[in-house]
Amino acid sequence: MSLRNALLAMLTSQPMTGYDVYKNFQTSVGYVWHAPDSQIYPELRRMEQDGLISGETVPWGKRGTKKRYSITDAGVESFQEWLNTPPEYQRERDPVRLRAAYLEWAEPAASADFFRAHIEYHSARIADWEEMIRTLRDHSNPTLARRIEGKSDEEAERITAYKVFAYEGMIARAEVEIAWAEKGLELVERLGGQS
Amino acid sequence: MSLRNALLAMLTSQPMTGYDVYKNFQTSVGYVWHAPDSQIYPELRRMEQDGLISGETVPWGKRGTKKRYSITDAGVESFQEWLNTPPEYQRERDPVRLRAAYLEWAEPAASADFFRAHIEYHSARIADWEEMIRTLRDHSNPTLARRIEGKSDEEAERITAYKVFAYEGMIARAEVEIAWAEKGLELVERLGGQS
DNA sequence: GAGCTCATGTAAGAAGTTACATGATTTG
DNA sequence: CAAATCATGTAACTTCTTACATGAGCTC
Repeated sequence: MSLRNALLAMLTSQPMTGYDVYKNFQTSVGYVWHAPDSQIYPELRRMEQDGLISGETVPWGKRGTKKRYSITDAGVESFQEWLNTPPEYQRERDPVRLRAAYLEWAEPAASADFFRAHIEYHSARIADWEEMIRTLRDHSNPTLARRIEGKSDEEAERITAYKVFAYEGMIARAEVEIAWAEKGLELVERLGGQS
Repeated sequence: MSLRNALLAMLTSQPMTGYDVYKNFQTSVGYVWHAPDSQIYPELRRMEQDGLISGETVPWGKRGTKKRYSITDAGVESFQEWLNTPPEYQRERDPVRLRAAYLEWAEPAASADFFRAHIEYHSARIADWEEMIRTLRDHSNPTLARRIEGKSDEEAERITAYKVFAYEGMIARAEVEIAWAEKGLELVERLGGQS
């Protein structure tokens, strides 16, 4: 159900078309939740059927049209209900740790590449999230700007702070991944792999 | 494909029945990878068809039988190929961070409960993994004992070290989650939620 | 012999991935 | 006018979850 709530979260800032949502999933919100277009369009239709959002066909260019969805009161209620419900944790499923546990079967060079790739991946994510935090802090983020429009300074600060805090959590975790992978590189150098 | 590789990883230590695998997924290996029995039995059958493992029907009690699977040479090769291949990262999909980013819509009490649940969950996982590391370090872990049987001290140390290292990675990440959630509690206290 | 463990499934459905497909509009 | 962007899908498949189902063996 998180996809549905990610969509509701987005639509609390402003009405959007499926394509707008798709774009957001590739950048901003996509840094915490991603979904492909093949998942987005059908889900939006289902949500409209369930009354959580309402779609309005608006003209686009001369002949084209597009469908813009707005969150309904029932949608806001459903979103808040989700936020107020205790989280459910899924069982662990960590392919990276699974691999690491069996590196005695791997070639040392491949193991080193594996850790280097891990460091690179998480470094790139940190750069994304730091940039995101920057645009949140200086309010140059258009979605945030729309969101805090007409709100008091206190409210604007609160809205911003939670978003920054979420991305800070992502960064902190990625930093631990990098430190772990660096330890992994040392380990591989010291122990090697298959004999 | 990680389920398949988790199964191969397990079977590198010793032949096992589907039920043995299921048990392991509830404890030891289950702390990095989990799968329900409804996924395990069909996957083992598919792996046998693909020649990665071979099943042997052995008697169990007076009339009962069970099927014990052993990894084949092709299975070891496939497992090593996976270990030697660069990792693929899936797009982010983090329900906890998604929620955190929108806590201005939640009730402060529910937000605090959310962070407290997060701390509790990760504290429990740390306890599991620390216990796991203990049984690996003192070689009282039966699966590890089987795995290092007849191996040199150096090899035994290497095998153990990678497993300990993997669990240490899980612990490090969980500790960051706890620290983040503690910051979250402060934030909620300072900022509150919906007005 | 009751209750737990060992053993092995099926079935329905939700969630997510990958590939294929099409057409209008805007921009350089 | 070509290329990029906007717009919206379908189809097949894999993965995972949840629930239902059954029966033998072992232990107290």
